[in-house]
Amino acid sequence: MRAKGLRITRERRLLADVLEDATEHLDAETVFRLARRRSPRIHRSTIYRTLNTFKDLDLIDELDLMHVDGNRHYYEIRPPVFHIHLVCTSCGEVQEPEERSWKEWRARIMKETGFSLGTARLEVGGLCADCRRRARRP
Amino acid sequence: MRAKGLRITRERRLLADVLEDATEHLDAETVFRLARRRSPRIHRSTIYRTLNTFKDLDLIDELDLMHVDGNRHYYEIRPPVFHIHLVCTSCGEVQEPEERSWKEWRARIMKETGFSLGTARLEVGGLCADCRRRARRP
DNA sequence: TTCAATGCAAATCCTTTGCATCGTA
DNA sequence: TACGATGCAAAGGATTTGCATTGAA
Repeated sequence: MRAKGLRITRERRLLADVLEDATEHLDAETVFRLARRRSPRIHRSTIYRTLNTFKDLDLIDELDLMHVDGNRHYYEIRPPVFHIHLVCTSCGEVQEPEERSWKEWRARIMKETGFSLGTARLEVGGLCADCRRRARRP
Repeated sequence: MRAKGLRITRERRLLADVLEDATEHLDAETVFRLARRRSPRIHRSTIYRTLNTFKDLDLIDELDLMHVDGNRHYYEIRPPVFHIHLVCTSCGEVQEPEERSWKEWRARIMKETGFSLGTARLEVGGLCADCRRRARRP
């Protein structure tokens, strides 16, 4: 961060903390609400600017989770390994199963297409076990 | 469509044609421009309403292609098989390599998580072969 | 004839931007 | 001290909505 002439401010530290502490995926508005609890003067535009900065630095990933909740974007600290977002289109639950075969898959796709692969985002819509049960007996 | 009490209108037919004829992924504004050529009085809100209707009926898929072009959404006629969108984050090219192992993958994930899987969207950002060459020799 | 769909305009939601001020390096 | 970041207000773009009218069944 310092390498690029960017400054480490109170707000950036704060937002990094909010994202670190999150136990689920947060949209910009939620990040704002959580940040405001710790520092009431923080402004929405700072949230958007900072999220964009973090994204440009590849520190976070931007998701949309199958648009289950409209067009909101969700953010998470860039995970060390590729992973999958399994979104229940009924209740909105998100699971993240492990993807064991990602490495081989990646190699094959690179060979087939000539692309060098960076960020990947796999979002799958479906019904979680609970919602399937509920659907059977309404 | 008729089964759900929905009507088959001139506009819906028109938009289905536009989507059928598309050779690349279209965003709402592009669908609007193409539709207006064939029927100048069609309104933007009809585009949005109809795209949502088609989406609800699982006739089309909504994509965002790694947000390469901001927050636009792209639409495509729901393809019969799972497929991958490989997006060049430099020039915006989109490739759609075949995914041979989708069936096994799907079965394993369903077993591991209890989800029943519906729509899947795998979007991978990277550099296409051309942009990699350009990056090497600026 | 009926009720869903359209066109239109206005509203809404999310996000970005210009500018004066603040504060990190 | 210098210049990057913030707060604020205002603009911007994409999408949705209320309502009168149109048109498919």
